[in-house]
This record gives sequence, structure tokens and C-alpha cells, in this order.
Amino acid sequence: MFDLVSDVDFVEMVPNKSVLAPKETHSTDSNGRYQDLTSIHALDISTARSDDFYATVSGSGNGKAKRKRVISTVQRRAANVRERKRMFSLNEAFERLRGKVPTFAYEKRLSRIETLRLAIIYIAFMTDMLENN
DNA sequence: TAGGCCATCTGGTCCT
DNA sequence: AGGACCAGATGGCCTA
Repeated sequence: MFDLVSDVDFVEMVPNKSVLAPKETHSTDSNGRYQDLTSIHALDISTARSDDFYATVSGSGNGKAKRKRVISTVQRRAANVRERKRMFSLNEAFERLRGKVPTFAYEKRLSRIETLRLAIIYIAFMTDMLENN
């Protein structure tokens, strides 16, 4: 079950893609998306009024109107930037975990799901070692 | 070409 | 009120 651990190799896995950093340039997407999303500092949220962020939605049967949060384009872009940063830090954590999980040196870079599964196996193995020694 | 993986966007919900 | 978190959708890239 733990055969791969016999060839323990804490090789630093080099990412084969430069996908670990948020996009720093404007997109060339044919749909024109990702434009001006580089820096949160470039976003001007000051012009948006809080009233702009809510819309009345017809109720779901009980006649009561719901207040749905509707954000402006500027706020949506800011949220997108935050989400990219969040995913970036998540990927950094995955990268650190890859560095701790033993793999064969010639193996290709572990995917995120592979990293998690292997980490589970590795932790179980180490726990077993501790408990039986 | 299909399938896997990933980045990104987006809207909903939770939390501070 | 607004940021963090999450999951679904979408599209691009890569490999078998």
C-alpha cells in the first residue's frame, strides 16, 4: 500500500506551468473579459452608492419582497481580484504540501486531488509507524 | 478527440 | 456593509 514511500524523495516539485500567479496582464479573451483586473488598487469603488447594491426581488410565493444583494461592476471586479488572490494563496498551500509529500522523482507534478490523497496516505503511514514503535 | 486539470468569473451564503 | 468562503459554470491547455 505504501510502496511509493520506500523510495522517499522530498524533491521540490517544479511546476510545469506558470499558473501559480494571478494573471498580471490584460486578457486576450475574445469575450473581452479579464480587462483591468490586474490590481485591486486600480479599482475605484468610491463612486458606487450602497443603494446601488440592492434590488427588490419578487417574493417566493409569500408576497414578501426579498432584498437581493446586487453589486456594481466595480465591486464585482474587486471581488474577482480578491477571489484570485484567495485562490493564489490556496495554490501556494498546495505547493507547500507537494513539497512535503514523498513522490518518485520522475513523477509528473501531482494534481491537487492527487496531492490531498497522497498526503492522507502518507499521514496514515507515519501515524502507523509511530504507534507501532 | 475526449478527458483531466486548472484559472477565472459569478452569485449565494456565512462571518466579522 | 462588505469581505471571505464556497460551489457551479465556462473555457483553455495538455496528454493519451
